[in-house]
Amino acid sequence: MGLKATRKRLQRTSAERVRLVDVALRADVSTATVSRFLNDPGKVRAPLAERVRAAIADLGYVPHGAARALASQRSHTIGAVIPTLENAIFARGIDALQHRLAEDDYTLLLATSQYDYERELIDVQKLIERGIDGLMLIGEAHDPRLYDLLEANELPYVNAWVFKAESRHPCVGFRNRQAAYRIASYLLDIGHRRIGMIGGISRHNDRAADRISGVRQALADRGASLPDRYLIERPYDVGEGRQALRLLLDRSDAPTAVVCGNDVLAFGALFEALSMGVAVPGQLSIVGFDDLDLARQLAPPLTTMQVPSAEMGRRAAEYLLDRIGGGQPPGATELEVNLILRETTAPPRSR
Amino acid sequence: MGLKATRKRLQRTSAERVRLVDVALRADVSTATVSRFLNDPGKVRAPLAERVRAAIADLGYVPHGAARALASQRSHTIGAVIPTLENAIFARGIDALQHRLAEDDYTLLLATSQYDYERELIDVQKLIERGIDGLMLIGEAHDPRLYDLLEANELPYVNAWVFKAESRHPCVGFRNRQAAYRIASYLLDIGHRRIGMIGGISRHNDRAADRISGVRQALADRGASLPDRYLIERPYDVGEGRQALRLLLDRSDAPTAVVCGNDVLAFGALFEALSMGVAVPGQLSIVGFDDLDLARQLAPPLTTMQVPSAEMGRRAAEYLLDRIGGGQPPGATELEVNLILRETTAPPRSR
DNA sequence: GAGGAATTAGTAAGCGATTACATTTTTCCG
DNA sequence: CGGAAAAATGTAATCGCTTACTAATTCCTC
Repeated sequence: MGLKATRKRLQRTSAERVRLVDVALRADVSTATVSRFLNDPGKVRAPLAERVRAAIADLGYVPHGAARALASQRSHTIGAVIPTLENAIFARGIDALQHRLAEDDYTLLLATSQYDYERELIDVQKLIERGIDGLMLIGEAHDPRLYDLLEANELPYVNAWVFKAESRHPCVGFRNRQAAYRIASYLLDIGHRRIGMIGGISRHNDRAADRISGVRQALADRGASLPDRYLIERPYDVGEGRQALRLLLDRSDAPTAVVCGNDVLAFGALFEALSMGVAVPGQLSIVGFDDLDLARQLAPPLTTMQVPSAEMGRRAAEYLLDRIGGGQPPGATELEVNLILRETTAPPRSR
Repeated sequence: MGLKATRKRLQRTSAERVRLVDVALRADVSTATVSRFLNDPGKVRAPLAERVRAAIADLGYVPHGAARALASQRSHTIGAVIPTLENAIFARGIDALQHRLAEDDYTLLLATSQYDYERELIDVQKLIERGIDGLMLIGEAHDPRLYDLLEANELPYVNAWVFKAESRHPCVGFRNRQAAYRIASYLLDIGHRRIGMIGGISRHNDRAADRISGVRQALADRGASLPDRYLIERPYDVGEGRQALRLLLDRSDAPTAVVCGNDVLAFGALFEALSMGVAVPGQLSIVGFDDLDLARQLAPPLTTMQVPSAEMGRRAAEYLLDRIGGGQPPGATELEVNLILRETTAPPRSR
């Protein structure tokens, strides 16, 4: 009987898809057994399992993801919306996320929002339509409708690149504000008083805003301040960093140290200083943020805040996987950042 | 009647999913009409369309991607397997790919293979299971079983970052070999004879191999050559570039010019030369490949081969979209590269 | 080795859309 | 204004799998 059925299947034209039922027929078992073999091999005993395995191999069967997702109400797919891939640091985090997901047989759906809440919202909506089982976002500030969506769909999600203990949103990351505070404090410690900042565009970017606010706070706490003329917000781009530095230095009371919102801006600042003939760190100290590979290769190597990007990607994946599996992982996990002192910082030249 | 049904639906608990039939019931039309409204609005006339639109809005209906994919045998999803995201140049291509796809309502499924054919094969298999409608790969050299898989599934695919007119595989990119040939020719033109190369690891990377072979050919064509001791293959990493340059220069007959497999290696070579006190381009010329943003910001700015990464991403997307739509786009599209002459190259110091 | 619990396997009802085909409505012309 | 062609809408089968429920085995224990 099984044989006859098998014969019939064999007559299919090669173009036709091999379905689970074909496997079942050939192995002479029920579809349920094949399905179990696929999803929970422990549940089917050796002899049957072997027949199924062989049938799958013979037929070259490939499960149909959509059918599977529809029947099980689980897509084995995770979404991520990040501002951009151009920033190497997100790229690394995404890489780590993807690899951790792959270990558990999850696939990554990716979208980039270009630091635009509106696009982010649309992207998320589309990802939800695609049936993602979980979602990673960058930062904690998003369109409120985005959070509504997540809630309405009871979708596991996590905000990466930020840590806010008091937040009602799960997150995995570090305290941007505190990290920036630490940078400024360090500069104050070694004697700087006129400290400028080249920050990222803070609108639609809470990390950038937090970093600025951290520097401002540190200065305020020590009786200094961050006047408007010392703060320049620029897109993350080397050329922008160069221009910004020029603006900062083009005044009589130029700062003696500059905190940059990320390494890309810092690279620009450093290059510009060098090409203006400003000695770094002799006449000007520069600090970056991220610790890109390149930071330690430059001449002089860049002092910067090291950020655990791969770790965040991995942890984000683990958080989501755990949630999906029904777990109750800790809602907020804080990761360490490290101020890496290299050679772009020194006490200000004594006057 | 429609009313009664609606009532019934309204009793659902909020957690239950709103389905297409719910929309149909509320709008008092058939499910087919709602489906048509969603997929081809032109097919349903104003009054009904309006009712459907309203029903969707009222109910907050979100289509179920898996169900859709199962019924239509189309997932509206494209896969991409790239070696790594760490390389900024792929990141940019992927960004462009994704944006072009988004315009046509396609979502990107991403995997990274770490320059490993085996992983690439597995990734592709998984993507196929996920039901991708098309696939972008990097390079033309892949596990033969990978091509078998693509064929067996009749899956539209395209190899990016390479152009081979004679290939039976669709591609969108540039001629790596020829581009490298051009770099070496340029160096020969300005008088260099001892030309070294710091290439990427050529195993499992046909672009890296082609670039090496292009340089070798150029030298051979002009009566020079690329002896083994002048060729160093290294992973794409700044630190590796540094080490490699040191090896190259650590000999009495050191090359007067170095071609690098990509900009990252070139950055390393440049930094190392500078820190060794070797004047660039005075004593040593260096050429990169990719033209990363940073290349023109360095001091001295890097001479390098500009690669149209965003363009490749976009074209790859368009190729796939076209194929999926039943089109017969040209099987191979060649994009331009440009040798950008900056300040790391000059004629060799006359002896 | 009997009897009941625990495991393993099978049957068949969905999962939520799309779409071929049938039916109704509209449009167009003479 | 009648009737045929075209367009719009509806009915219901189908996509390929999972899983609740049921039936059959196997495993213990005494």
